[in-house]
Amino acid sequence: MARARSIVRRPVSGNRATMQVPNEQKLRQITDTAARLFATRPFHKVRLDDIAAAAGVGKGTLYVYFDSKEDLYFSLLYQGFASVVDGIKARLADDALSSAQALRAVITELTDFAFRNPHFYELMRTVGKVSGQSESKWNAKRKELIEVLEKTIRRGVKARQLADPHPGLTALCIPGLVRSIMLFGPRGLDQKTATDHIIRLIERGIVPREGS
Amino acid sequence: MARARSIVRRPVSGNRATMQVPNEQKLRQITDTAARLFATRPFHKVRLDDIAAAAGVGKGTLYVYFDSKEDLYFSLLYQGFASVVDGIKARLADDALSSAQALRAVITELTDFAFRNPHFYELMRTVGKVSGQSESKWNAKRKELIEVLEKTIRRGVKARQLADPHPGLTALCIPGLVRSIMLFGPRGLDQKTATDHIIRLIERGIVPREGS
Amino acid sequence: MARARSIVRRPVSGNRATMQVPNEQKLRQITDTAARLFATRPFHKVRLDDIAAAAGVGKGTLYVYFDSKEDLYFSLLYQGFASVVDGIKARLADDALSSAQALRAVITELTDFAFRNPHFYELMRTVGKVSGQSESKWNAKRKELIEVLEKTIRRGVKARQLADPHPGLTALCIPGLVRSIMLFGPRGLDQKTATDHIIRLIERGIVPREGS
Amino acid sequence: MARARSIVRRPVSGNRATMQVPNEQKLRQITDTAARLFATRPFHKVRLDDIAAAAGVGKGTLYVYFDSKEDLYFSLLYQGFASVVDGIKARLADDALSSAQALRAVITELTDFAFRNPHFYELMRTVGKVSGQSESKWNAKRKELIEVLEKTIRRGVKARQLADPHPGLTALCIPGLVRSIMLFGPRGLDQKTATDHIIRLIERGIVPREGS
DNA sequence: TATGAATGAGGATTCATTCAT
DNA sequence: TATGAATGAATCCTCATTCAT
Repeated sequence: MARARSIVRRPVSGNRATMQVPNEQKLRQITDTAARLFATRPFHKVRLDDIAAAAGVGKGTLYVYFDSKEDLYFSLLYQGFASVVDGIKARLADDALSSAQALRAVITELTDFAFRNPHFYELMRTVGKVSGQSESKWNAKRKELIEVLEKTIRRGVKARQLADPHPGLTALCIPGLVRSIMLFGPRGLDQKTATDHIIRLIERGIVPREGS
Repeated sequence: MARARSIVRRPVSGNRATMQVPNEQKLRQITDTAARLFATRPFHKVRLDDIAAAAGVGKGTLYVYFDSKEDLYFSLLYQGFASVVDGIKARLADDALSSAQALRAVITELTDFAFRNPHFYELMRTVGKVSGQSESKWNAKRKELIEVLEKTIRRGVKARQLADPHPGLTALCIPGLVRSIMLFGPRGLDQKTATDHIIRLIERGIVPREGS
Repeated sequence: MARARSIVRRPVSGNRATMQVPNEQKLRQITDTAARLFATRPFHKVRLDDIAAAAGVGKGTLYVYFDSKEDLYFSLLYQGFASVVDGIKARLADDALSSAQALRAVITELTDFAFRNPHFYELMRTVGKVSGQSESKWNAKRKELIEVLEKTIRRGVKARQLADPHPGLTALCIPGLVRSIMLFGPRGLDQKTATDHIIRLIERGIVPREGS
Repeated sequence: MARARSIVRRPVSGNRATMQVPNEQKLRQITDTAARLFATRPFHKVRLDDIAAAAGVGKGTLYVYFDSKEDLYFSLLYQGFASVVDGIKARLADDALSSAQALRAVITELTDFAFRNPHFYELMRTVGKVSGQSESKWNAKRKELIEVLEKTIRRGVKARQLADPHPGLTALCIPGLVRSIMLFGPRGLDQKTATDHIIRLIERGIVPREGS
């Protein structure tokens, strides 16, 4: 059975249409098209025929790159999600940041990704609901994210830079805030406003400080 | 997980084409079962056969109470959601509450509902992804919730009891926080802890106040 | 999952089209049609659409009675084969028969069945080649047949009525003779000729006896 | 089971459109592998991908040597079968043999081939069931075999060396006996025992002769 | 000649929906 | 009203075949 191969294969060296590359471009076409369609309609309303047609490839070609409809779907999601989480972990590995700075960095990273991948949160809405097999991979990755957030908050609490009786709960709230804003925020909301608002909310809440 | 107590209240008027429901208990069996199954598996993996069998009724019987699979699904969601929103609006109609008290009341109402209907947020994950037709009803109801929240925050800001540069964004963040905690919170999380944490987060954030 | 139910269900009591009988007649239509088509074309050239259409039922109906195409196919074969074997075993249970008479009875039973089910041997040609799961059931039944034949021959040998150095080999040759004649015999070959020839072959071979 | 030694001889003339075979070893790899796979699984369960992979050649290469899957399949069968039949005819052309000796020779030839090509009868099980086009070639060849057998028996009957009221039926029974023994005979059955038993059965049957 | 990525017609299977009882 | 046998449109997936390299 063909495995869904990682999107980035053979760091192709420049020449596009010269020799036979087991076709990174075609995979891209499929991935992008699929992401668009799955974000528009629910899983069961997206036909592989549509994806193939819209991607300009044959129906069977989808099965060259993915094992099944679900595999395709989850590859889309996991791929994107894993890349943010890994990026965030890499960023936080740098201990030079204060915990507050680190949180800002995470939130920025998340909104940045969200704005660069407008369909992503729409896709995410159904995760965990299609295939039990891939779900664990997902949960593991989400757990990674939450854990790194929690660790950061705990670090801040220990250093008296943050005050939080339940860092674990707060940690899992942060992605939720990003999600809310991305899914339901007003059309045309700009990235900076969104990011700043989330940071402000997390940091200060909405009850006015005495001195301000 | 606690059992899903009924999300739906009664097929009051209007919804089922103003027909009186033939057998209220049978309807209950169906809706309860369906809520459980839809919360467990994604829409397209729940067969009407399964629902009918698990509910102990004939397949055809489902069509006595609902027009279609989608109708059943959305009835579950919408009725539950509408009931909370309407409850909240009723509560906030009482202007005696300060805006902060009002927000606490809303959050309490939301978590209360969430704890009473543990499957609800799982069901919600796919809303808007199944049928475009019913989506507008949904969005309208959510908009009602957001608006009442926003109005409350604005009232607080105007009265200098709250400080929020974007009440609209904050408003839509609140249900997101509830959702995050409900979907991803630790098993066994109790209602009071969840509610208090969300209220605290919204009110104060996690940066320590000088005086405290 | 629906199980292929035994052909004879509910010994229906007479009235044909009166009340709802989970439909023995429909099953018959399907079975007969399928037998005809599978005998005409190889397995992979018979489409379920064809069977359904020819049987005058809906495509989905096939799946009410059978789990899969293979299940349908093997049900046809096994059903027929098991009935002959069981018939033969019942017949041989009567020990009154001499072993030679018993062999004649078996051969008669086999050719009788073959003439009554002209498609059967065509169907049988591919048995054991389609589904490994059902194969054991098949082999078991064939083994029953061979064993009862072998036992009969051994009985005759012991009683000096038969002479056979390898009753086991002879036993498995007998169904082979029937098959050859049925599959490749001249068109219009009558049952008596076929039966008699096989009996004669088994009993006397083709080298003339001294006295005859 | 012994390994299938090659059923095919060489793609002599005529068959492959009189083109000379590009690479004889590659052809061998393909035919041997294909024979093994087709003997193991039914036609529709053997994929050309499997054959190509198992044979260690590219999928496209199969089409260098064969026109289609069916062509490959029937080439395997037909070539093997034709070679036995032609061998038998050549052998019987020598009229020096008595008809009984001739029959023994035929049976020996058939079992000899069967033992050298253990997969052959498995393959044969589905002949005539895959493609109507090639079937006539097959039937023609089988008819040749039967005819030569029948002619031999008739010769023996005429010479009073044999007694057979239906030489045509007996003729077609002989390959059936070989088949039965080869397909269903006990594991480890040796060639001599098999051959002798078939000869004995055909010649004498199992009713004891008076004098013996 | 040899290859294997790409193809898409073909077919098995599912399951929401209907309707006779 | 309640049922579940029957239906067939819808769709995923397979795999023989092609063809550019």
